[in-house]
Amino acid sequence: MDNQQLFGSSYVDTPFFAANGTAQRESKPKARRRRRRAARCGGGDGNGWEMDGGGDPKKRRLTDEQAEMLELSFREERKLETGRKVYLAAELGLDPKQVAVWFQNRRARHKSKTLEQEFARLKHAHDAAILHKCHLENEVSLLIHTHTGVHTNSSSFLHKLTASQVLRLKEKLRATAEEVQRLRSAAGIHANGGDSAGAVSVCGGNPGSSFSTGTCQQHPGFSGADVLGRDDDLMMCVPEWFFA
DNA sequence: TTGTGTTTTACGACCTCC
DNA sequence: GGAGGTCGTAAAACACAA
Repeated sequence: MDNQQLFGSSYVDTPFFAANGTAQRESKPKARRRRRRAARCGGGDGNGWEMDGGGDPKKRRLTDEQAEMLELSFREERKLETGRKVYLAAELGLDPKQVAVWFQNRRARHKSKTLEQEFARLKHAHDAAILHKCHLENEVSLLIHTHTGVHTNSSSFLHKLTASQVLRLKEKLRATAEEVQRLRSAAGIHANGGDSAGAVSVCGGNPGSSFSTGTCQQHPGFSGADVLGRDDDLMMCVPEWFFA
């Protein structure tokens, strides 16, 4: 079995937080640490144990070979049944208890790393949701202004709404605009590009869509398709209260 | 050289499963 | 009840900056 197979990229723990100091330190210093240990390992006992001066091993660090073999075994199966524990201990010249402890600690490390990744994932999703909400609020604000002439201030009330409330409000506005359009048509008033009904037609889109109701030509930043993709556009329409 | 922060090894307490 | 699990923590080993 070659090392490429043993330590494939699918397993090797990759530092999730690029800015994390601990993670950043992992690759090079770890290699350095291993080199230093390897340099010292010649002075150990028959098992390769590192002795601390007097020859009484206190907290004995595993050799690279031992650690690698345990790592391989852990990759195959994270739980350690008795047979495997005894076998590994015999193979590595360790006490079965040490093997058990190593697996316990390895599981703990794996868990904390997994939690770290899960946290980052949830945080990213949360940030995206916040951003999405901001877009919806801005869109509602724009629609209110277009249809009523009232200039709403996001900081006054919009940011207090939930995303679903914003969506409902948006649907109501759309229905109102359609009603206005219908009444105007019935009264023989033809909408031009400057009135509210005209604005709705420009923003067009799919009325059934809760978010991507069409790219508003006057406000391209409000396009739903842009929401999670283009940061520059996003920043253009995030209200100032968002940063407060 | 030393102080400090991180990683690794080890243990005890407690829990679950067979 | 025993074996093996998690969780929290202590302490040794280690890297590195000052």
